[in-house]
Amino acid sequence: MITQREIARRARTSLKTVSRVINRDPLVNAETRARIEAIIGELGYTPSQAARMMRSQKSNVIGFISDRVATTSSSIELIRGAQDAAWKAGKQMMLFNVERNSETERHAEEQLAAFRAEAVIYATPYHQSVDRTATRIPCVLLNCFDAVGGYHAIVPDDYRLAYELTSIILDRSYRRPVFLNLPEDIVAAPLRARGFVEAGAARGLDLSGAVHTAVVRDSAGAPVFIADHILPGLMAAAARPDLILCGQDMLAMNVYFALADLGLKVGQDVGVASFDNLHPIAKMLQPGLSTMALPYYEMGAAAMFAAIELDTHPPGIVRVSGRFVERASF
Amino acid sequence: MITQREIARRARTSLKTVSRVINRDPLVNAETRARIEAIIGELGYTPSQAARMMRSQKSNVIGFISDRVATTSSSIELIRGAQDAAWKAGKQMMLFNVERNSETERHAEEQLAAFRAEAVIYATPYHQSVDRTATRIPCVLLNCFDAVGGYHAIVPDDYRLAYELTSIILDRSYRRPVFLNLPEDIVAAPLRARGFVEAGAARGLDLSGAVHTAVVRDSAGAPVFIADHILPGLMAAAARPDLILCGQDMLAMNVYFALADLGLKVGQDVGVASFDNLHPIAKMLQPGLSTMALPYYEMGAAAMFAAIELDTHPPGIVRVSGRFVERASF
DNA sequence: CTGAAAGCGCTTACAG
DNA sequence: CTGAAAGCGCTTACAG
Repeated sequence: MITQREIARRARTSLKTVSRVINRDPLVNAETRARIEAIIGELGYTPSQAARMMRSQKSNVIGFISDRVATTSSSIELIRGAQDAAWKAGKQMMLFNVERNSETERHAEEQLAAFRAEAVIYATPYHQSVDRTATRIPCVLLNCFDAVGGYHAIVPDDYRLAYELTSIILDRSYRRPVFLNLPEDIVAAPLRARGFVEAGAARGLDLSGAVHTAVVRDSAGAPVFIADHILPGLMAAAARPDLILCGQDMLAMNVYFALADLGLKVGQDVGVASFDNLHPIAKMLQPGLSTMALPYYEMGAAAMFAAIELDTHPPGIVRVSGRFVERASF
Repeated sequence: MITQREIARRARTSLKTVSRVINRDPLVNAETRARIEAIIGELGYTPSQAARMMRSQKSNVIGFISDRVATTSSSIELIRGAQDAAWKAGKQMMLFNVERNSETERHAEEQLAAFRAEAVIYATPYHQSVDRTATRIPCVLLNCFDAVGGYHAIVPDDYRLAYELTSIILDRSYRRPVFLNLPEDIVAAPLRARGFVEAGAARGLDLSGAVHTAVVRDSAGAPVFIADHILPGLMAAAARPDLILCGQDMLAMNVYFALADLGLKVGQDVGVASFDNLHPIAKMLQPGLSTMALPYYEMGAAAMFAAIELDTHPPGIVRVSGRFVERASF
């Protein structure tokens, strides 16, 4: 393995001067610099990160612990955003996909401690509360928050997401929307219900009776979509809903099939709106699903920047808003 | 920061003995060991990975360069499989999501060189040919292969996947299947077409006229599904197809909508089969899509094991078979 | 079973 | 503008 000492020998100069060239110290004679750079290029030399870390007492490593994030395509964007931000900042991101409170999580924390990571981003696949107590490494929470507080956290502003989406819906003259919501123990569910109802109230509409839970759990805790059970009754009413707002795009897909079974055409007989912009479902549905996208990429990037500048900012929760993606479902 | 020297001082022993305890060297007095372990636990000490790498001249790092793999949910499994295998082998996997031949790829290679990675896995989001020449680090190709050869490569056995799926279809008495295939420049397409036709021939059926390309590209190169253009003609024929085999699950979704437009019920009027088992689409379609799953998790794990034992095995292409996931679409 | 010495490949701190 | 010395925190190689 080539070292700076070897390069110095070949360039007939000292180890230290080679180090200066590599670290872009301007105080090097131009000719000497050129000679050294030529040799480095020729030999394909790259300085040892391990030696640098050790001597400089700086790892430049930021950890990213993802609680099963890497299994849904939208939350992958959290990782991409963080990775790109790390690159721009000259940091090395180390990713660990774990299951919460399992051995995998302990392993990740240990590896990050061994690498002397400067900070850690802890991400969850959907907005939820977590309980982080026993970590040695400073932490930024992403898509989750700690009930006790005291952490930096970046989460979607679910209330606002629902308020804005409902406003768009009502501005298009829909007057009898129903909201097929996620289970109430999901953090987003009550926040969105409130946004939905308050956006209605702001336009003189009472939507408080128009919120239904359309996702339940099976015995294993896996989500089961029951739009096909709920919609027949709802759509048979005298004042039939003119739009179905869905708690997530997967539920919207379930709604598409349920409406087809009822002989109703999405976008014509009844509007459908949703949250997520889940790739590739939102686009592949026919008609394409108009939905509120969460800016996962930007959230990941924001978390990385927060992690890098952790000590210079006071902790707090940042709520990010979304972007309406218009297709053809309402 | 705590060091082994500090622990040795507190335990009234030498640095070397502490090192022995940490590295599970059995030649340590039990009492001394207990004393040292107690102090380590108390202080929450973790040995510096940087120092270990440097002194032992062994990084224990395996790189994973993914060419946009981290954007489709099925190929995420490649990453999970590799990560878990690395963990089991006591290796540290370093992941880089890149775009091929871009600056991001060069950055990844440089970082991995700086960390003195022992090997690299290069993964693509679907089976394809790549051109890898200028790398210093030994490499395993995952879901791709090098036309020139000389690399370890792990790829799906597309011919066999199609042969087996077609055999299942024909064994269920379908007699007029059509294959809506991917574009011909996709590596999998001709292999699967051959598997389809040969499985038919093995049962005395000539399927050579039953293969159609149902995915084209727009001006930007993005895939466009055209089942809705192809199916009306096909389904109007006197000898109407009794099953549509789709080149991928997203195309199958397109087919579901096209068949609905024609007033045909999937699973009753006509069967649908596919390749991928794409999460969550295959499961969310109604009826659920019966499809040939690619074992991405296992492929990722196999690539990691190959990367770890790179020099002890001769290079070659490993073709992996799939697993039929039965739902209700045929 | 234990330990003193050397050294991995760099950067730091200092002296010219 | 340049360089000699020290040392980051470990493991290796060796000697008891």
